[in-house]
Amino acid sequence: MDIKLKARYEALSRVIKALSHPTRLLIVEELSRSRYCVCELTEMVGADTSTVSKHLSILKNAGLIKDHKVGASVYYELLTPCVLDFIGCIEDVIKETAEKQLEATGIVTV
Amino acid sequence: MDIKLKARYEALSRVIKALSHPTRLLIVEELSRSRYCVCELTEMVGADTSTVSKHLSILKNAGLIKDHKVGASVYYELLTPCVLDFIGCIEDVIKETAEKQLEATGIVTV
DNA sequence: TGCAATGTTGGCAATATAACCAAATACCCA
DNA sequence: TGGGTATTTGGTTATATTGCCAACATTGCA
Repeated sequence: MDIKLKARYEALSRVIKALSHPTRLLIVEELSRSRYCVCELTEMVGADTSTVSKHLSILKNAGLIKDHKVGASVYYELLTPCVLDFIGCIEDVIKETAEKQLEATGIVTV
Repeated sequence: MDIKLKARYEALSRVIKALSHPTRLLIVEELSRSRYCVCELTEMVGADTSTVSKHLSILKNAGLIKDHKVGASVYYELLTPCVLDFIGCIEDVIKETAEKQLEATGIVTV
């Protein structure tokens, strides 16, 4: 395969990989509503602060969010609202899959 | 966190994870243009047939593609064209990130 | 029927992810 | 300045992912 194309797919997959974790999806959706600091997100996620901090750094590294300090706190905000459409698309995929599985059972006809 | 919400994020991340691999992105884009059998995709990808077959089964499992046999061959087709928009969005993210890095060097002003 | 071609599955080794704890850093205020 | 709060980073362990090879299954054809 062409080297340039390969690099493109690798770059794409790096960003998509950043989105492919339940906690990071939650963070992205929350940040689509408002800016939050790490401690607020930690509360929402319900995990160790260090864990949340690492998730945030992965999203930031992927270019999806950015941060700014306010006092001792670090606030994060979403840079790319288009990822929300993406989530909507994936949600449709899941819905269709579920419907097909229901059909397969023969219990209902959609 | 709410159990139902958690399940939703896990379902989303399962599908996104299926997309988060260079080879699988290539396959999705190719399948957006036409149906292909495993041997054709193997050629395009340039990896072992078994490797490609496993990638295809991951995409199929995620509900993104489906297959049908024609003789000894298995053809795959894309079920969800909306993932292409998604790829476009991610491409923008990458572009913006690259521009910012250029700016940071001070070499150019965008 | 026997063989060649097409795919899938199991196994193994290498690598990547993820979560927690502990330690280090940065910042604010008394 | 000293302590407390907020965050990041390093270390460790457990788990998941990936790629190839080998073995097996299916199909078509001579």
